[in-house]
Amino acid sequence: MKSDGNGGRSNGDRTPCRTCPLSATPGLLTPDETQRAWIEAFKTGETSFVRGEQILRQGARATRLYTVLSGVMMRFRLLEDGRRQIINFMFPGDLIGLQSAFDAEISHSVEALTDARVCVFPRDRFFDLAMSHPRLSYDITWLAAREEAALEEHIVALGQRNARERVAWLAVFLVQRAMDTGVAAADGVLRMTITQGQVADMLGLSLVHTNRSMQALRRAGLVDWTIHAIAVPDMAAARDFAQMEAEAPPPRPFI
Amino acid sequence: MKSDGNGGRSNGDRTPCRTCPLSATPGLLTPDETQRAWIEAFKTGETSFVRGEQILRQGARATRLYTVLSGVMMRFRLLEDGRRQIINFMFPGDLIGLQSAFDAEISHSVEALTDARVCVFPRDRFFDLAMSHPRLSYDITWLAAREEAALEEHIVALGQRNARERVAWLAVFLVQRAMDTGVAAADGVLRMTITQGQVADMLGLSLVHTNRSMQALRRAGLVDWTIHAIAVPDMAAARDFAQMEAEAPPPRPFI
DNA sequence: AACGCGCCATATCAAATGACACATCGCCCA
DNA sequence: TGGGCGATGTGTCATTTGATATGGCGCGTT
Repeated sequence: MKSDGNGGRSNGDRTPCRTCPLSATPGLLTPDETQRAWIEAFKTGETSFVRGEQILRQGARATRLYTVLSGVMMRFRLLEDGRRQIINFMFPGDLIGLQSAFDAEISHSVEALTDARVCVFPRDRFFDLAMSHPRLSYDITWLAAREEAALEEHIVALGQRNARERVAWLAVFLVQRAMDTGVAAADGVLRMTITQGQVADMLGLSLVHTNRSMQALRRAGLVDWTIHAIAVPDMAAARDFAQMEAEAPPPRPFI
Repeated sequence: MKSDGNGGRSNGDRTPCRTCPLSATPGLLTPDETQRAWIEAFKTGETSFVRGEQILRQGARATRLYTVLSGVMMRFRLLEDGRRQIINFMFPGDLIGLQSAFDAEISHSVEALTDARVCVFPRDRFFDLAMSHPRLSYDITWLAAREEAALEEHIVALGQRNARERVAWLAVFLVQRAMDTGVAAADGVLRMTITQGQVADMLGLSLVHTNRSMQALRRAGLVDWTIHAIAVPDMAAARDFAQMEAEAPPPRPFI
């Protein structure tokens, strides 16, 4: 075990891409063998993070890209006066730091919400990879477009929904995402430690009002959200309450 | 002139990419000659739209990609009960409809805010283009990452800023973007017709409160926003008020 | 000139949300 | 086992934001 300066611990274990554990996830589209060989060659190692550790720090110059192998992370922006906005949550298969492949400084931090493990790729070889392996490049563009769609949803939630709708929206979003990526069973319950303060910072609400909204949803039987788990007993009802379109997301590729 | 079913009018004029008018824009990074030849081959034509016409309609299956050649557009999402959230504004060089290259249905509509002209590309050849021309694919990924960063800014604005900060943020964002893309002169004034209702739907505020906030900013001398023009006499002061980081965006590539 | 229409401006009141204070609960740990 | 600590729950009040109504203004059309 050794620390690598960015936080997290690299260790000798390295999963071969050929036996990538993400392949078992129905919601993910596993690259074919040829592509996995390329990915294997691109990959420099793996790193583990414990809950609360930061993978990327806002304003830093990143030298790596990451793919979430297990666990959940969040990316967020801090304003000068201490306000924090959580931008999105990242689940297994998600690419972290694509922005840093193009920009000098990154505009957000990324922190582990649960203990997590990531694959590490060198940023300075990204351009060469894209030139020599267009199929992988295409999949990365796919991921970027999908991430853009997720942020679009977030903008709609913040701009048009009231507090209770936002909380219900986030609950459905997280549970669905977790089920798709194998983080939660298909029973509408996601066991994960999220504080009300984190929910508040994702939804642009005060902590107190977040608390009240959660309780209203609990009384209404729509969402039962504790610090340890999110339970959405009736996804359709919750979706309807939050004015979400029912969607069956197509399996997403990953690198 | 003939209509093409998606709204807008194609006409016989077609600018050769070799003499693309966007090349003259300092904020844009013109592809080299070889790439422009590829783009030329990919391009199927051009279409003009008048203010208010729709380029893409939410829920439809798009068959084309577009690049804004001149004018400004907005993309927005409609909820079932009529609420509208404007996601972003698109300036010359911006790619429209990348999402539709991957998804069956598009989640937003796109409408011309001013009279506008776009280059048209066939969606069904996008995959082949990406496979055979990795350099163009790389630039498209670059654009997607940049768009993602813009949506991130929007999320921060909606989640953490109050009404007046949001209006100031949007004014600075639009004026800066317009100056970078040659839509406005470098004098901090953007002459463009935007209604207060559109601003309200971008910022997640009511129309009345948007009006109040604009007037407060006008009285404070920070932003003078009329239906015909946005004037930001002191960009640094406005940025500071809205808690924005001063940024010099790198020139962006375009297709 | 008169009218209609879309948009801006303003007043008033209501509702949603935030701020602050404090009690409680669960959990870790000395 | 008791104390500290982080997190949730709740009461009260302040502030921000929304809803509704109304008037005015510019502009195009008849």
